[in-house]
Amino acid sequence: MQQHTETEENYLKAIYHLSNLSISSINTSSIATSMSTSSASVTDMLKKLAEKELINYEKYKGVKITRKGEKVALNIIRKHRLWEVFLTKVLNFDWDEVHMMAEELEHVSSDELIKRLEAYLDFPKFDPHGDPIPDQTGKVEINNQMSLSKGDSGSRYTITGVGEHSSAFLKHLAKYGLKPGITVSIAEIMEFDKSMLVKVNKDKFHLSYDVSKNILVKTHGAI
Amino acid sequence: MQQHTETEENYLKAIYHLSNLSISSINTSSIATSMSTSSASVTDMLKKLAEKELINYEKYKGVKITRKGEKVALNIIRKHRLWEVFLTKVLNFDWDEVHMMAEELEHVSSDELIKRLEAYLDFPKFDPHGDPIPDQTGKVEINNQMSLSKGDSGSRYTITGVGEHSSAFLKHLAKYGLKPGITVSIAEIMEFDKSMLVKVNKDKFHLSYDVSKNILVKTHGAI
DNA sequence: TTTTATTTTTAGATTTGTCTAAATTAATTT
DNA sequence: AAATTAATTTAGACAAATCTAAAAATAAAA
Repeated sequence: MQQHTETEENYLKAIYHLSNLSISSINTSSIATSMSTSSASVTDMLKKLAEKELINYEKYKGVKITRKGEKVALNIIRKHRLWEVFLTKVLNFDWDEVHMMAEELEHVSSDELIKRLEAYLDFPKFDPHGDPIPDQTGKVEINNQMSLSKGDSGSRYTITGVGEHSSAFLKHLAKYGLKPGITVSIAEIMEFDKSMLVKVNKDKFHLSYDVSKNILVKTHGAI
Repeated sequence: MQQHTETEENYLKAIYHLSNLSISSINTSSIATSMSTSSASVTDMLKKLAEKELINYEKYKGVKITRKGEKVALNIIRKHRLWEVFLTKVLNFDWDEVHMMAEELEHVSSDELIKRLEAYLDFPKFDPHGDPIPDQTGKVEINNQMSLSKGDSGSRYTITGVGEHSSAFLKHLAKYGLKPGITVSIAEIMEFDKSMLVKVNKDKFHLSYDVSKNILVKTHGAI
């Protein structure tokens, strides 16, 4: 079952995540950007992944992940998110410190180890960033989340997750007390730069478009 | 600090362990054997490790680990043993299942992660096989253990560890109920094949030389 | 002390994942 | 529809860790 290299796994994960952002097939350069590598390297890897039937790939036509590839990706994501829960809940790391560590741990842990870790953590459904944890068979709860940047002035939203997991971004959010579970209402949206004025409890502050874009929410009360 | 490749770390670990078995310097072929690789590969790696001042190496003259190399090796051993404690004590794996998993985890865990894991485990002093866990600075308790195969007929010994960590060997010991802490007395030693008849509680059984050689003990009651 | 055997090192090839630069294909613009 | 621009793929090279086979050095035996 552990038949793929760490690099192959990382490419699959990136392709899976990109697939969830757009309906169409994924192009070479978007993968290159998200992996911080060259398009030439991506092309090489795409051939290898296609050979293993983890993706459907036609030259110049882009990439679609197969069901088989998706299962591999979801298994890695499952490991990543369970380790994040372990690091925050058991070892008391902050939620902005755990991403890179989980990035390494996800590749070295066997399915059996993860099964036991999951039981030990009492079957958590979400990681510290609000992302759902796939089960053993690759089932994920699809949480109907949207970007806060697409919200309306005057409406209230509950944060369910983030679209960016870097420590820098999360530390920034932490400064405002923003994290999954928190309720935010949009007081005003600025036309010229898409920035917004938001209210959290009694506090009011300004969020740039780059920030609000990466805050994921559900409409307050609904679904 | 995490400046060495996984392979370099594994070589260092092997060299460190071999150094503890003999007083003289280590030769190329013993490293090759313990790493299951060719002498040619070992030579290549020795040059690289010498370049980094982790070992002293002179062509055809063998290898001695430096203080710097020893510190790196001890840090990896520390991680390995703490993960073994985690896997057995927290995730309830058997002591014969954890070696390979720890072999992977030892390379991906940062010093900070290990520090927290150690605290969470309440600062254990020994791993499930009876091996001492080095502290952050690389200090290890030297337990004056000897091989059971060097024991005398009629004497009693307490098992403190094993000289071989393969699942096959440990499962074999488990069949007889042999593990660290157990007291064994030697009833008889056979001249022709160095095998021995031992007594544990009321049970009496036969151990081949290959087995007794890899059981580490201290003389009962003493030290 | 030669000769023989063993150990160690070098030389050259292979695999994985990467790169840059050049060539090819697709998309846009005029 | 032709020309230009952008995206993608190929070609060739490189670094890490490995291999086999041959050469060199050391150790053992005659």
